[in-house]
Amino acid sequence: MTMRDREFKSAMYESLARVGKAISSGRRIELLDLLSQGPRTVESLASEVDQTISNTSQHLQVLRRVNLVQTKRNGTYITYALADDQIADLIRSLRLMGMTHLAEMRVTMERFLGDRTRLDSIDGLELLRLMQAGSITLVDVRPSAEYRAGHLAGAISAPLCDIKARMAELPRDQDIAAYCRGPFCVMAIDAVEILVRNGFRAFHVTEGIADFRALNLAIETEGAPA
Amino acid sequence: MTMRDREFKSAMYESLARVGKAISSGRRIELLDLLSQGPRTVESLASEVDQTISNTSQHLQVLRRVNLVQTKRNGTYITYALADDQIADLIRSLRLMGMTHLAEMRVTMERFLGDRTRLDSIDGLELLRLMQAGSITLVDVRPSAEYRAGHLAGAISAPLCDIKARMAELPRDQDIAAYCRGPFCVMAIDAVEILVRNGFRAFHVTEGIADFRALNLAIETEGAPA
DNA sequence: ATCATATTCCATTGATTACTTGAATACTTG
DNA sequence: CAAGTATTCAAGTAATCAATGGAATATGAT
Repeated sequence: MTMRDREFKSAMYESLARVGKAISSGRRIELLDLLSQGPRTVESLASEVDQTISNTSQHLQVLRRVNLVQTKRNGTYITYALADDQIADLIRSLRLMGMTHLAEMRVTMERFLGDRTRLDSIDGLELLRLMQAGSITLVDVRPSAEYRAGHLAGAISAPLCDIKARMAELPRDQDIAAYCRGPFCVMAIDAVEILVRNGFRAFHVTEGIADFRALNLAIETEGAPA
Repeated sequence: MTMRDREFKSAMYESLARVGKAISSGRRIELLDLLSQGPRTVESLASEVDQTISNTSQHLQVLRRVNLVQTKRNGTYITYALADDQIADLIRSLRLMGMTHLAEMRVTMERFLGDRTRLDSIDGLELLRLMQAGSITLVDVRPSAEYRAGHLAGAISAPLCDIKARMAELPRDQDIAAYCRGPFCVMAIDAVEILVRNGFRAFHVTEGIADFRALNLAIETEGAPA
């Protein structure tokens, strides 16, 4: 191999590594995961990931430098969004890979969720099957902004924070499937516990919007396009 | 969100970041790309990527720690291989993402390959179409070990290093499609230049085995299974 | 056993990274 | 134009990482 070939290859792989570096930080992956729920401002991202605004801003800029995210000014706020749906897919395959290959992730889930995961739960594929069979109520327990940015067709918005107020709208004679951001989000689990305590027939979906998209489930958006 | 939830999320995303870290080095991505051609020993990987054995070994161990690669002892050699085909897919989507989103990669290709890429070339999909239309000769110009580890069904092995000796076996009345490791590998381009100079009708395929696998083209292996 | 070979481990170097704090910028709104 | 707010920039610190060269392991052959 010539010197020139080596230089070429090194340059190309080094470029790819820049994308790898962008997803080599837990914080940044969490940010991307949040952004796969919909666009958000720096401030709201920072408080969601429990970091300073300054630090969050710097992570976002790392992501922007490799075009994983885009910015748009909205009044005095700057809104970050994923560059395209392909990015959500990349994070999803990274997550699937981790779940299959990293035992430590299963250990962590067991340690923190333990028997809570053994409550009734289904994944996206099972959900699809149940939806086709009919007679199931879909409940989206994420904050309403994320519901508006994109939710399963037919799902009712009942954010966890005021789910008690929304219970009147939910059927007591039908199975309820609650979903949230994805497998690292406990909102659906929390919601199901509350619902079950109040006499509903409910279980949670272990996957989230990014997975539903990948499975080609119908997604609806409300209000202004992202 | 409770303290406990934050701890759980941080732990999960930090685990994912370990996989991200593994693919955050150009050298390691190059190693994974090489391994997607087939299993190899540390020594042969080191000389292929122009690094010391020691350094290569350490990179490989980083990859092994997150189960992206597996080792097997073969006599006095230790052979590294991808953990599964899913890994090759991950590298492939990383590469596709980079090619779509990073302008610098296109610039680098232009700078190093320039008008050589403007020679006749086709991608995997076009190859599929041509193969179905028939009357095309497939030539695999990678080293024979890689051919043996897996090659397109029907392809003739003609390693670049002794392609002149193999020319007698190639047809002069048919189009020849030469492929190598993938888009960062110039062997197919080199081979086509030599072939054309010698009066063959030849063009190169811009993708490699990992892409052919992803496109569900038929792959054959020879000799002992990997 | 002893030697040779392939690989890994270890200590050190210089370079990069995450996070914090405080100041600077870039907008919008009055 | 001035004031206010959201975001970014800059500098400093502690931690991590890539690469090197040499010592240590492990296996196979003599």
